[in-house]
Amino acid sequence: MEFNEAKNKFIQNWGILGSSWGINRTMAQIHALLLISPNVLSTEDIMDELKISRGNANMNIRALMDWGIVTKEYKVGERRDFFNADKDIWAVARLIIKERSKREIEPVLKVLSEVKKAEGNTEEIETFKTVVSDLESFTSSLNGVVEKFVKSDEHWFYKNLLKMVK
Amino acid sequence: MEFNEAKNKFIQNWGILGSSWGINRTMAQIHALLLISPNVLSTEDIMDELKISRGNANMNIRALMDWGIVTKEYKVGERRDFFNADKDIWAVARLIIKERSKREIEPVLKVLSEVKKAEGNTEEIETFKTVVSDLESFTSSLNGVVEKFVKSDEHWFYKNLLKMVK
DNA sequence: AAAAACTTTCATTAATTATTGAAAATTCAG
DNA sequence: CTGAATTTTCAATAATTAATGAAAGTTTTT
Repeated sequence: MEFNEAKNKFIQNWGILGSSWGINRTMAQIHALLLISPNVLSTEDIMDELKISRGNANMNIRALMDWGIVTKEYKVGERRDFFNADKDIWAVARLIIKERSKREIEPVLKVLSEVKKAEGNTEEIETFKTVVSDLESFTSSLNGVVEKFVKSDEHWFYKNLLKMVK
Repeated sequence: MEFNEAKNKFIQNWGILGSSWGINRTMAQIHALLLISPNVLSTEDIMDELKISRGNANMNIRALMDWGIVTKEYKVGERRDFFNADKDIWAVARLIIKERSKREIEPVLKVLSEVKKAEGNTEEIETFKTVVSDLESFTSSLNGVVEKFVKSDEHWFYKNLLKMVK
């Protein structure tokens, strides 16, 4: 396969994956582009490569920086900003999981702990409470694994993977 | 908290969570409603409770059945279909993970194995190949855990959780 | 076989989310 | 301070995705 074909295919598919994960397509594509670039890129470079507007580029680069997976770099004698993506896949995975957990798991736990205070003891209410409490215990377990993962390194993960599989 | 308030809050929030996971809001809400219903519900019941149209209800119920987390039930002497959601949270989690893995992890692995055949050995191409190969190994590890989880039971999960945390 | 009860489809419409691009703001060199 | 380079904002527009509801399709009953 010719390199440019491979590159485009990779960027496109990273975009598709992003959208099915609630991350917008352009944001995922910029990330993909930066991931495979040996050198840092300016906003213009990104606009040209992905054929997107300045505003779109700017907003999504910022979102990536908020997530902590892209950093701003300075070049001496250059006024423009350049951007770089962390190429350590484990570090990226940790940051993404951390961010999603903060946005998704934590609010769910909050809602579950609120709604489980529902008053009454009809069958309907009992069923409700059981489901909510099961969800709560599942979600906290998940949260436990996630927190552990976020603080871990690649080695920790593989060691545990091995334990799990055998 | 009054039961109806808790119930609505739960359904609404399940919907929000769904949308940030690429699952449409109504589908997640129908699932939430069925989860907390001690008895099976008809399409009309669902339409009334969630104030949605027949078409919308029908399409999303079908999607839930495709995912395997909702089943059709028959009542003697009743012509209408009734629906029920599996209340075992672990079973639900397994089905959801299985479905998402099929839709997301597998296609990614396919694309990665295709694009890693990129030809050439410039710095750009070398960087590309390294990133792709790192992603591939990460993704297969993930896939390994997921497959294990999908075949597992609650007990297996907790046992391993314990191993990981200590 | 016709009517009634119910389910499914799908073109239209609505709602949501993403993108553009020009204008405003900021930064920096001289 | 002034002006050029660059970044950021945001109202307008476009693209995408979801929801409606009436019509078509099924299945069951009489």
